[in-house]
Amino acid sequence: MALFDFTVSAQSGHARAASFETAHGTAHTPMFMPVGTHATVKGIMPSTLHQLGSQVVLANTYHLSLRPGADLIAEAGGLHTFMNWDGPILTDSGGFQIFSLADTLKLDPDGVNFRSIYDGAKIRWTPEDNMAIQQKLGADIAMQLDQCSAYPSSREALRAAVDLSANWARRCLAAHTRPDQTLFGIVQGGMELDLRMDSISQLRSISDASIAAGHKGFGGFGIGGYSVGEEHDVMFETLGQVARALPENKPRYLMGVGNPTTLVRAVREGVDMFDCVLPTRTARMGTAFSSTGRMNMRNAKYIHDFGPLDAQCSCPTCQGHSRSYVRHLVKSGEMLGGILLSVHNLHFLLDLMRRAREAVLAGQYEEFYQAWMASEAARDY
RNA sequence: GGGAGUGUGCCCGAGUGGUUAAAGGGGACGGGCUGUAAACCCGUUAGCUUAGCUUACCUAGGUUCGAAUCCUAGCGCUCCCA
Repeated sequence: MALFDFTVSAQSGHARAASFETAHGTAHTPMFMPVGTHATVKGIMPSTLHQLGSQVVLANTYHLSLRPGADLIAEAGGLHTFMNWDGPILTDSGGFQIFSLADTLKLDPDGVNFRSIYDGAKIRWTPEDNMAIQQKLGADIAMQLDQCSAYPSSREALRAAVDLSANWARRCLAAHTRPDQTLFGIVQGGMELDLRMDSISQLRSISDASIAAGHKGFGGFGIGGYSVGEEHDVMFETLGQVARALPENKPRYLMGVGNPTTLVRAVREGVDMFDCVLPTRTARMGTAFSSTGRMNMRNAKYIHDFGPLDAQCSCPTCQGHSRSYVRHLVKSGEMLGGILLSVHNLHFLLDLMRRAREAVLAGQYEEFYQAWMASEAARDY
């Protein structure tokens, strides 16, 4: 297998089971990717990530470039060495920060001016600057700099974001030269199908032109701009068509989505990869995922509950730690509470995607989907 | 024995005569979290027959149109002197 080859080994309906080659191992899809913004999945040791079956881990270009700085990470030998994670890493470009930190920045056709949230420093990024930083960080997968639109946005605003993102996609691809790293383009267009299709069409022609010129094109495609505040069902009005309009021989990555039911539904629409802070953030805030739904571990009803978080769970947390104990830790503000819940929640999503993959490989994704949707958990997510 | 101080809601604590059922913390209870400015944020927290009423700032009296706030006595606690 050549580096960054994406091989679909089975399909069940639109759901796919595939393998993606990186310099740090083969990733198997469908997969959930834990988010480690500051070069750490908060509270989780790399050895635990391995134990849980994590494949790709995210890190963030915006945050790491400001602190500790891309040069320092390069000096350390790159992100893998710096954070002691020998599996694949994906760096998000900072496109999401253009959405989430909109107050601190100003976009123009050529790039973005922003102020560091850490020390107020004025920073200027062109797409080329962003690529230079991501190549220094040295993740296996880099994301193009894009503009993630808020919801709702006007058609004109979405149109502009699609065009800006496509323009930046072209520039990022042209500026990207690191051979052991691949670059993903990102689809935008909000909830408007025609804009999504136009975004895809622009990305495909950019990628095709790159390949025609003897370069490598995009290694995969991010589907951005969803899960920005819309109702869950709104995304599914367009997601399937968006996913399937992307090349079949490249991974499709639905960015920022981590709701269990949404994952199960999106895989059915042909999505391969997901990332989300939801399992780890909600864990630190006291929420546990389970086969019977979400549990707020702060609730008094768990005081005398000495059973595991989820009777069906085989994660390290559920081996010997009771709901009562976890509740106590969370209520006491003990860091172990957030750690145990993060381990558990990550396991939940990683395992969910493992089972989804097995179902696809068995040609039974629809059965898997139906079983999930009929489950007690589905009602809660 | 003498002197000084103090007593507020589950806890700590602000408040020195009138928009005070009583600031602010904490705790408790509940909710939220989707390419992480998040071990964070937001509610509720005397009772009732809830556009209102009742009971409330150690206890009992008193002053006043009006008292958590002023006065008297008692009780409790703290510190200093003997």
